[in-house]
Amino acid sequence: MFKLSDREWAVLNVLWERQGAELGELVEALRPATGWSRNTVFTYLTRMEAKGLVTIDKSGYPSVYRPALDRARCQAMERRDFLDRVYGGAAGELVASFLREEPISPDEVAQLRKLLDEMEV
Amino acid sequence: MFKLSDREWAVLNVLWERQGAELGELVEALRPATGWSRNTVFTYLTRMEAKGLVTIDKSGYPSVYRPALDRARCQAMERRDFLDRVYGGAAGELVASFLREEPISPDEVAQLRKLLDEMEV
DNA sequence: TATTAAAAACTACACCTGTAGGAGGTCTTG
DNA sequence: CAAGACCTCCTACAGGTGTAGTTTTTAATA
Repeated sequence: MFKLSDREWAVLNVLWERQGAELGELVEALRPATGWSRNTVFTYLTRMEAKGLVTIDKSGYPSVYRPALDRARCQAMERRDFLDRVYGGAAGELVASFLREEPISPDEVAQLRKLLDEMEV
Repeated sequence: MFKLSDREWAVLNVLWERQGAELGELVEALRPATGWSRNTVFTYLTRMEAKGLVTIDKSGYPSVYRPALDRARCQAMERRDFLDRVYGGAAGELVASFLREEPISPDEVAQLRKLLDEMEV
């Protein structure tokens, strides 16, 4: 349907984290990772509203910006896209390469094992 | 460094699969999934050459188009990007959601279990 | 050798995206 | 109420991307 750019993900990640925010807050939260100017952030927000990615509540001052989409649903879309595009749909291979190449704590390993146990049934 | 677009992935996937191809072959391979015109594919190829994503061997006729990058390396970059962008770097969570939501065969589950066993040591 | 089919090269163009600058409104506080 | 600090809106612009049409070669074949 729609594909989020990485900038859009960055904005949405902050909004999801705190269930909406005012502009200044958002700019501060994004500054360390991005260094974007206030205007840049604002432009993203208005463009994202036009696309239905965020809602802008103008009833107060300043306005409050909120994510318009469910995080889990966006992750699911991106997951599918990534799986097909990069691994040709081979989920097993994909998971294996994350396990091998990306850092996962022993706790998490244990949890994943449990997950696998449940799946086997 | 450079980010591949999904069209570029599509082209490269075919090239990796068959270690290089001629234009017609490539167009045929891409047609079912994309419906791109021959010219579109050709434009992608030349642009991708300019970016160092494919090599064009013009010594014969027709030319042979080959991937200029290692598939595993591209996957690794994309993996990192995806992990950070969509899961904020939480690899355990990411793997869990693939296990839960994407289809994985029992064989693969068994293999993944073995992988986890090895990691635990 | 004239024809034709495929390939290569060149050109085009609109839309999206990243990235702001500037002008004008609003709220707070001395 | 005047000043300063934000906030909102409008505008801009370059570069990238999707998508191909047109023209020119090249090779194969009748």
